[in-house]
Amino acid sequence: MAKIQAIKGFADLFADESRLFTFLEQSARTVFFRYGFTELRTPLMEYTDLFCRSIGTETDVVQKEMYTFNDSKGRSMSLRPEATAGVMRAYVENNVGAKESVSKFFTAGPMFRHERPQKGRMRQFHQINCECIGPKEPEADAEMISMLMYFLNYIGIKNITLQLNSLGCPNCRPAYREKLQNWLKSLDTSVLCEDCRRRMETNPLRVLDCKNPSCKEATKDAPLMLDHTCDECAGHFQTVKNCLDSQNIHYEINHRLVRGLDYYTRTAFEVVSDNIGAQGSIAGGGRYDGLVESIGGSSVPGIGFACGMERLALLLQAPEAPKADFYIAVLDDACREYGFKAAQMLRHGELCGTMGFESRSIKSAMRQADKSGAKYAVLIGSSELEQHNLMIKNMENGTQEAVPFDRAVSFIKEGK
RNA sequence: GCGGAAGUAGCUCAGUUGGCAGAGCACCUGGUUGUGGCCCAGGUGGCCGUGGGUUCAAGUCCCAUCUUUCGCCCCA
Repeated sequence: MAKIQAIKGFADLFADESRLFTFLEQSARTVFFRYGFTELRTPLMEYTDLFCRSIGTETDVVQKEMYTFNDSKGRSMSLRPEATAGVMRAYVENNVGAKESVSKFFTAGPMFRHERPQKGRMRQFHQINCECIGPKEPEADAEMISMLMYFLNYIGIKNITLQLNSLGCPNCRPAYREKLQNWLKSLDTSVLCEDCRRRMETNPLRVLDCKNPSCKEATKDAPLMLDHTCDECAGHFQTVKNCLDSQNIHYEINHRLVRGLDYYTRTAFEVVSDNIGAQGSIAGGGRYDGLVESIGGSSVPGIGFACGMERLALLLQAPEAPKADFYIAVLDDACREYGFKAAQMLRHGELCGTMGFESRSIKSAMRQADKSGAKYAVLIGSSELEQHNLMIKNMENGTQEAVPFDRAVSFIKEGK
């Protein structure tokens, strides 16, 4: 029989990784609760149209990377490639905006994109996601960015850079876009890569984001969004910077930071690490003032970010595994049932541990107990069975004692 | 979607010019009465990714394919 394998880009997370992911989620809860966020779990699957309307049909995510298929009634559905769209759908559908003027949600879970897997990029990957829906004020942007940096510091991420840019708004971006496009057309376009020659027409801002050295060089004197923002956008951006400065949060202005999803407006930010390989971006987000409207809600501004858990995991070590309190070893088959009862008794006494089901020689049993890492070995042979005792051995100092069955819990807990 | 690299024991990897399938670690069993780690001895464990081809003979050469991995693109 051929072995069944996991789907490419879909990973199993065993103890160490699983513990690390749990730590990340718990830390997120702790930090985000301090900022007034509540947890929202949205479905893994949505109608495809939701993603088309929120993320944008011109993006790579929607065009080439979604897991899309029809249900039995022929409706197109997709596994979520990111979290924001689903959160916004839930917000609009449940009319949350009518109940509160500011909503703060965080969510953590798997996302799906059909890309070529590589370091820090899986097809099923996991994000921690925060959305603050309602406020248009720049302090909300600053709070969101500050919270992200707080969180990253809280979990122990170091050597990262916060990059900041403003993408303008519907009042000023179209004019800038046109100016940039004309400027690009005036270049000798043969120095641009094939993709950029196409992007020039479809999405000129993306040309600035190209990593091709020749494109970077060619566009180094390109007109900048920040020089073409309207007064409102400029003031907004200035306040965001002031707030970050007041918190000693260091940032770099990155004029090439454009973001890949169409819904972003004004503030855009990204946190980059340079020691996890090519996929260096560990978190990114921005303001999305037109998003709620684009999926059929009222005109409500918002800002959010997503943080890639696999990429955080590359930068962190798993927390140490907790030590078991006991390991029960039985020395012959007649003792197995008594061993089972002992294990249950200890667990009901709030102790953690396992029983080696197979009876073994004393030497082998001790090797198993040692390997388990438990603090105490509990040995059960014929004499323990007869006298209704448990032989309990402290694995650290080697001392041991025959303890009456009923006193084993307190013996282990109090060491006597 | 496009490139590069790699698939041999549970893990990390050797394997020469084509000539008996290997090491270290791990695992198991012992080292004299019911006691772990260190040490010693022995042992289990392999369709050499898969399918074709060349050859007296293929882990080794050729073709295909799958998988993993690092990049590109894109993104978190």
